[in-house]
Amino acid sequence: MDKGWGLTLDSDSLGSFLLNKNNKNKLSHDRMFPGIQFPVPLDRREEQTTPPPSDENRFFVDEVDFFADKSRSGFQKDDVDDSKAIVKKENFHGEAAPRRPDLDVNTGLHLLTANTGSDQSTVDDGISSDTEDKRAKTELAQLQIELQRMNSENQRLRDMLGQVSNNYSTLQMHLVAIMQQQQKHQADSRQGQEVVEGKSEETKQDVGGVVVPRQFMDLGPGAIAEITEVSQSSSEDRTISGSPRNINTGKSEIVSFDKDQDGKKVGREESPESDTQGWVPNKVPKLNASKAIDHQSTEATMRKARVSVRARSEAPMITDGCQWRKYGQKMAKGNPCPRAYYRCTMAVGCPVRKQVQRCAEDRTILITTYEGNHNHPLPPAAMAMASTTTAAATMLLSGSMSSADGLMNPNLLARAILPCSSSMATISASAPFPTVTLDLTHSPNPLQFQRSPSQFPVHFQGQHQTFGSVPTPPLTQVLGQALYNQSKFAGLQLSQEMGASQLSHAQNQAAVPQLPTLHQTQPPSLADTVSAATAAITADPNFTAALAAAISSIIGGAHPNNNAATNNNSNSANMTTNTNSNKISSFRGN
DNA sequence: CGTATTTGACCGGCGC
DNA sequence: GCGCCGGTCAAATACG
Repeated sequence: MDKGWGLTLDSDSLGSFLLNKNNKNKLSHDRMFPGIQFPVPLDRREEQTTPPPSDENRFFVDEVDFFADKSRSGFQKDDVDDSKAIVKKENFHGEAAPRRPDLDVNTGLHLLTANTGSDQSTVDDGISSDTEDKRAKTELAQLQIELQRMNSENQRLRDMLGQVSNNYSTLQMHLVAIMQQQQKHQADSRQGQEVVEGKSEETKQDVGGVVVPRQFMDLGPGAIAEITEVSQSSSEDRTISGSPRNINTGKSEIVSFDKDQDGKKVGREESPESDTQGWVPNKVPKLNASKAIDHQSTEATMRKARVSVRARSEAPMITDGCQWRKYGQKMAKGNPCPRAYYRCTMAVGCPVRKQVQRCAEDRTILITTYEGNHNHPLPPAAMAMASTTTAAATMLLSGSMSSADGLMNPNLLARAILPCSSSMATISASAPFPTVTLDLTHSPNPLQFQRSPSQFPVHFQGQHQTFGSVPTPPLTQVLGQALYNQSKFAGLQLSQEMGASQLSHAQNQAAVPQLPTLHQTQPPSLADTVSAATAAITADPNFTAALAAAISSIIGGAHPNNNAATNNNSNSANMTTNTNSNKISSFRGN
């Protein structure tokens, strides 16, 4: 619930509903979508077959039950107790229309009985009269009519959501344009900050009771092109190894989270226990586009994907909600500080490991690198980390799964993430360890940082300034989600650097459609349902494929394995795809 | 005494 | 093939 749930439907009502963490499921749902059901995508239904506890939410079953257990039914809920809903699949007669499981009661007469609240039909004494039979048929017919009506409403709602989403995108573009104009006239840092916040005011969301500005991440093909051009002369381009040079030569460069590795590839093979049964890989198939992805490749990529966070911390190790056991320590070449190796001990056999090392140049900077996928549910405090890794791994996965055009600059992601002049992110496309690194040790925008030193250093204002000319909502939202998760994670750890408002700010960054791969370990919630609705709305294969393709294009277009011949633009945004394993790394001053 | 940490040995990949 | 290096193992040690 505190993750980046929500649609980017920024109308005052709908957007607030979707983004407001304080909304109660039942109330919000009923207020916004009275009598309306959201279709739940197939890939989400698989894990939602377990009925919710029947001893709670009794008065909220229309929310919980519907989107959880009864998601397959397609009915608006007015369910009876699950314990009394006797489901008999043999009573399904093959109708295309969805059916309430608890309506399919085995009465012994091979009839489809209706149950609209009374459980009497579930108690079959074998002596049902014709009257009861007729009544049941009548109720069934009524329910079918109701079902049709609901489906019709459902479709209208989806259309409405799509329209609102489009409107939101338009507004976002407009906002970006305005901000770009104003940024040009804001040399003063204080003024610049005020401008940003002021312009975001109209989209402020009350998250967790803290009203924070909502900002956007605008990316798109046009923006990407612009990024590429603008970034050519910046100092960190040399750091971002995915430079045109690499593209031209087809040679990739590894940039680890820690430069002491000297770009040498790490040849470690993951242990067999690292099989991706955890939260990351299991989430991947939830993305429609990912369904077409080879699972072996997926797992291999996920296993290698890393998420690294650079942050200032005096503590020897940041607390991320998980339990870790130190299993080794080594002196890494080029760094006088030892590197500590930890493994997750929250579950037996959890393959997740992390490395902790201080930066050689600035020992106040703690570099934490996560690798692997948890094979167990995570506590709320660890969800942020999990989301971070998931999002990053998802991005990397997307980059490795799709075909490449080989023309995209891999540093685009870094530009997208941290488009400001300071080198918050660098990208290198290389196997075997795709890595997404977030540098939280400084502000990407010195002006903003002067304005508000406590402000969370990862901002997206830069996108508005530079890259917002042609936003592409799907790509924007996906990346925003991933970045939000990263930001949030870091924010949780660095409370001394980032206040609650900043965290909320970071959360707002995720006011975008949730990456489907982020749901795996989450219990059903309003956020799930909203996300499910989003997924349903965007169930168009072209749409989801476009998301993955867009990420792929940004992440690793320069990888030597890119195959230009397999370029597969699949959406109106002309997003491209690629096949490669990428390494995205960010650090400053290396 | 159980658990966590330390630390040297070991392994495998990679470059020369 | 050898050495370097990152990463892991596991016995020894420390700690509560």
